[in-house]
Amino acid sequence: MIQNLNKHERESLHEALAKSGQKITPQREIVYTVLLAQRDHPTVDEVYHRALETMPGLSLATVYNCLETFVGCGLVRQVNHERESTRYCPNLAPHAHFRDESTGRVHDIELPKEILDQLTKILPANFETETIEISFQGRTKSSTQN
Amino acid sequence: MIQNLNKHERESLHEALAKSGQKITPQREIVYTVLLAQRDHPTVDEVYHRALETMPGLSLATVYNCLETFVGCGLVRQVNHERESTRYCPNLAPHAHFRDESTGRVHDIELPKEILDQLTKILPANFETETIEISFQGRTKSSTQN
DNA sequence: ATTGAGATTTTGAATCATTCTAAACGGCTA
DNA sequence: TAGCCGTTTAGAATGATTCAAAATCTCAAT
Ligand SMILES: [Mn+2]
Ligand SMILES: [Mn+2]
Ligand SMILES: [Zn+2]
Ligand SMILES: [Zn+2]
Repeated sequence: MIQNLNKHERESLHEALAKSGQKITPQREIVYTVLLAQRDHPTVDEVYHRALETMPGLSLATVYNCLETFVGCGLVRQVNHERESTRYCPNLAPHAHFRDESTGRVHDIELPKEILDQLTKILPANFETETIEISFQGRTKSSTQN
Repeated sequence: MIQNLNKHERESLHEALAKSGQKITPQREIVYTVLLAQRDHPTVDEVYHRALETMPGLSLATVYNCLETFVGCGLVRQVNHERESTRYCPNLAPHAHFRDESTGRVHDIELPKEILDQLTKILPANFETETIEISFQGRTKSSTQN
């Protein structure tokens, strides 16, 4: 069910790990593969269960470890909504998140650079931003449920 | 140390509770008073300890209950950053939050209506927004630490 | 003013995502 | 082959939040 990483994806992974002095392991490859295979912002537990199908002995703690490593490398972003379990997103482009309250699903929303620029302008002069998070919450209303 | 509610504030509280069919209690008045007294986005535990000084028998569960009630009424907003304890904010104007990583403090950032409008425009047509959360993360760099 | 139904508060236990600990493992180098 | 050091693993610990059940309070109706 889960495809392997393509050349470019494998390269991103290896490069990011190498850059921060960490090793390539089968667990890390599988966890990253799972994230890329289905970009639905899975929780740790969801990643864990998907990865188990490929690597039956994998432990939950390792999934926590791998994801934390990826976040540290800048390979993956954490996505939080309210007090729910943390979700993970391998989309590195600047984007916002829309969380559909009726399905629980989280969608990526492309974020024009223009808006990001405007946002940093509303801050007092001495506030230096490192990250900005924008999250929408609502419902999708089309008849053909996406 | 903690002032009482003024006429307007007491009215907001009573009105919001009445509107959603809930009762006025001393605990609710004190918790709301604590929130208005120091607008630093306290956690439940911080609210609890501040309120204890006025009402020694108060229980932590009640503080959770009161704050949940206020959020349900629309009197107060929850503010989440990463996986930290939830914080509470009685500022009902549309605003973003800036979290200073060096001090842990959370500041309100006024949010021009213009930007909110632009933000809703980046969503696909069938996405109906109920709430938007914008949070900055970074540091304040002035010599006179604010 | 009194009463009673229903809401609220309280205590302590339960939940559950996440983190921690310590032991086992694995690849690499000397 | 032996040692090094980062990684993985299982299980315990943590900590914010929620829950359950009994005691108490509030307020509308009398
Ligand atoms: Mn939030
Ligand atoms: Mn976040
Ligand atoms: Zn995303
Ligand atoms: Zn605020």
